[in-house]
Amino acid sequence: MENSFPKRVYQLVQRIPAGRAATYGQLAALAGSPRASRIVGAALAHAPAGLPCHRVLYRDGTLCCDQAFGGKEVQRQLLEAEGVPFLPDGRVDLKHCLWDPTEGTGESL
DNA sequence: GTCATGACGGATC
DNA sequence: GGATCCGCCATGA
Repeated sequence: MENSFPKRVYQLVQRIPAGRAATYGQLAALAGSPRASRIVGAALAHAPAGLPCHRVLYRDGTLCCDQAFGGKEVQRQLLEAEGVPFLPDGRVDLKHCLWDPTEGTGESL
């Protein structure tokens, strides 16, 4: 299949549930290249509408630049609206909202 | 086929 | 602890 790298990234981003957040490196690893974190960002830059790319953050939980899908403020509002905890530092609390790829792959609760 | 770039990540100063 | 630099990997010209 021509499931190119960015193509996999789109699939992964769509699998991120509300109230959770993932990092570029994480998506890159799930896509097959743990070092291609920048490729993930480049892919999201080309990502079509409907993709919850606002759930993708930096390793530290910081939001990307303003050029991202509209603005950091918008991203923060969207995440807060989904239940993502924010730190007083202005970052996302990845410690408590980091997306677990096993949640939806087949974990039997 | 090769060169340069890019929404990152980690190491170093 | 914060800022800066380099490295990595896939895509585009």
